Amino acid sequence: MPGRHQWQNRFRENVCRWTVPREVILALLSRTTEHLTAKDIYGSLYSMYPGIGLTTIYRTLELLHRLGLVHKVAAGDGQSRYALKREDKEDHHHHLICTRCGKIVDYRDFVQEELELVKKTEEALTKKHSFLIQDHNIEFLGLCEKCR
Amino acid sequence: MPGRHQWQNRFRENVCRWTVPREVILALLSRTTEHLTAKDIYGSLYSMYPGIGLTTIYRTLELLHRLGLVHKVAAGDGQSRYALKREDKEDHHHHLICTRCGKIVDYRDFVQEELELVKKTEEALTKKHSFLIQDHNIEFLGLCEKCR
DNA sequence: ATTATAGTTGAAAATGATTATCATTATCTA
DNA sequence: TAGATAATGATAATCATTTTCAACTATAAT
Repeated sequence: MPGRHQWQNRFRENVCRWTVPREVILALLSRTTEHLTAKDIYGSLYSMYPGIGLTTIYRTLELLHRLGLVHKVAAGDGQSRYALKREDKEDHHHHLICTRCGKIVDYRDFVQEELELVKKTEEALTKKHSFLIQDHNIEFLGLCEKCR
Repeated sequence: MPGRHQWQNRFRENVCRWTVPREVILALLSRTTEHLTAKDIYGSLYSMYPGIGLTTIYRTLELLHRLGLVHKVAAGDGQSRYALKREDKEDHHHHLICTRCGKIVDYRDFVQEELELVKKTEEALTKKHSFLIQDHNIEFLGLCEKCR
């Protein structure tokens, strides 16, 4: 449990309570780099914590997203997938998404150039369109080896 | 109706028939640069063509997407939005998406740099992960002026 | 032109992800 | 420890998208 106390504090700041479901969900997310759906999480947690409700998982994920702790990705297969944001810069990455099965592969190529471009673009767009930009996505869509 | 005959041919090649609903939907999409939901389209078409069914709209949009004629964008508000692909290079753009109301703004800044990066990345990823890449998205997520 | 064939359509029902409701329970503050 | 209130989880409700299926129609062959 790496940033457990940081999380607790982050929660308190936002008038949120530190509860068992929240801890368990964060712990699960921090153990993997996969992008999980709400049901993935429900399934993984079931053996450890059979009482947990799907509703709570959705609510918690939404909260984490609101607090900026997770990335939310719409894979185009109808479900949203979530992954913990890693603070460490080395981890910056984008997605390669299979539009048939929803599989998400992370890639980290050309990060430096991406970051420069993203930064420039973000500044320009914020001014031009009065948007409050919170996140960005660069994704490539296609078919994975199996689905091709 | 700009590319009407091209569309007809494109359809024939794929064992698809050229029907009234399909023509009407394509005509509507070609009249705007907005990103429309299935319901938007249903609503717009209703006065002109009251008989059309939502089902058909979904089916047609999926077909157009499969034929590579439209872009499909998941705005994160639960609905998919569709826009006709324009062949003309001047039109290349990406999206600024409001995660609260689903509004999509196109932008065309730094296109040249983007295209270079995209091309390089696409080549690298295709090889490395055996993906068949069909499309890409660069999008910035946030809150528009009204939703902020 | 007529017909046979397969692709299309639209209404209704089904599905599946996500959200709202609400009584109960748990966290945190004083 | 008690009280205020946020969080939980079961259930029902929403809402976008799909499936089903009988009726219809574009197209190719006759």
